[in-house]
Amino acid sequence: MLFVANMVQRPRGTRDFIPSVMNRRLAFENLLESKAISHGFKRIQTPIFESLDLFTAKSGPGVIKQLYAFQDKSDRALTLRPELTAPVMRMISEEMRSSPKPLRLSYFGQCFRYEESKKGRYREFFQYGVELIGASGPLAEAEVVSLAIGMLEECGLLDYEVRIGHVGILRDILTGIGLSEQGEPESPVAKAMRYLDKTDWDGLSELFSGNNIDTNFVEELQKLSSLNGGIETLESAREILSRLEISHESLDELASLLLSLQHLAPTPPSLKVNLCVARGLDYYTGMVFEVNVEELGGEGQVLGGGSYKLLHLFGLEDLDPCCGFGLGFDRVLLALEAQADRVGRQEVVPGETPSPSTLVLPFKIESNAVLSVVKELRLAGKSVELDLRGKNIGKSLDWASKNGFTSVVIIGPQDLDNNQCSIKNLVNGEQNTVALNSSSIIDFL
RNA sequence: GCUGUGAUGGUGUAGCGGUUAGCACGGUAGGUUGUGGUCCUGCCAGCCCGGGUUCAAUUCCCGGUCACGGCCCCA
Repeated sequence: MLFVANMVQRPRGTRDFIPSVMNRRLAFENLLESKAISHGFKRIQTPIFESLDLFTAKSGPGVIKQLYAFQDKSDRALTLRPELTAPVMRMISEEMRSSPKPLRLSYFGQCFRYEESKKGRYREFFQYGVELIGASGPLAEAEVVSLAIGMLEECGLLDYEVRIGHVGILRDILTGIGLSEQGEPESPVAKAMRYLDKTDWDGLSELFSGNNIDTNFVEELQKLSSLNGGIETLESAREILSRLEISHESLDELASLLLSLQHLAPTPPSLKVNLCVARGLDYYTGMVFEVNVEELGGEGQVLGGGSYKLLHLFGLEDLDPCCGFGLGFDRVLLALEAQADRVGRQEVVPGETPSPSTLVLPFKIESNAVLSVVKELRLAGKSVELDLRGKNIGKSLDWASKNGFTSVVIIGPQDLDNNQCSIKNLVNGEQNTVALNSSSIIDFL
């Protein structure tokens, strides 16, 4: 042996998917894809690697330490993609400038981040996402959020919580009380949002006094942060904004979105308005939302998105803001598996059970005598495997059963003489003798 | 980035400073010349990697790798 076992292992944070696992993943992808199509989203694909500049432009030079970046043989600075929104924006600016707007785009693929791998966090992970480009406002946002909820409902996810906020509201408040949006590497407003996202009141208080802002405002923000409920919480928020003499415009937008959502989306197990959801990213400009699942502990966020401005980076500021979300494919699957286990559900992903399949078993005959039947069954769309082991019937049935076949077509010497075959249904054990031709066989599969 | 726990055939496990490293599942070949989800038999296949202590290490110690947790972070 040239390679000793275990000498070469798969890299840390990556996974192999054997057929049984891949079957489930494919079922899940197909489910998401058909849901996206039902909302008018069209699938696209971008390269696995991109110019390093694409991501530093979006997220600053700090991201490089989390990237699988490399030089190619012509010294181009490239990187495996760490996310899919920026590549989609890039693609729009290169390929779809003159396409009629709005665009509804969906994508699925692996992304790469160099960070500690653990359950629910991999160095190679898969994301399904959508972007709605060239339309903005509450109705467009409702379209996007309703698709997200529709997907989670369709795959049977339980006990998830949707949290919706609006960074415009926070931003209005923070600038309204005198914090600056200018400053490198992080503006006081951005810092404050981070503190709010983490509910770090001491940090926020310190930041305020450092910027000569009345720390009494912290109290009002605490009130805002503690609002945590359905659409009715907006009334309390409205009062706080009035006291602070802040515009209600963003709040009205959010209210409008929530109203549309009630009509457009299935009702999720829990939907909470939380005005301090900041998503930690400074390109979000409007509505932001995220979905969490208890089962996954620290890595419980399974979906996140919102309205953002990125196309100005490509000279397409007239298309900003856009709205989209990314769904953590691996995390949702982990949650579904944990929940299926908990509630004793057989199917983890709806529709994952393989379609019927047939083993054709020539027994002590010249196989050539049945090959044309195999061909015709396949042409008719049946999933047919030809036995290649040549064992006795008992062993073959055992093997077929272990490999998930739903039926076996047995053709022995006597069958050939009588131009017939035996079709055994492995699920219920029934057996029938039928004429040895594809149309007769199909009736029994 | 910090920190804790762990690693025995493909899977799940037992065990020990000196063992032919045990068991179950699995895979494979038979036991039956046409009927499985029973049984029996044979075979396949393992102590994560590197160093140290020791007469002797799979076992004890150190480092690495990988996995699983808890913080930090998460474009």
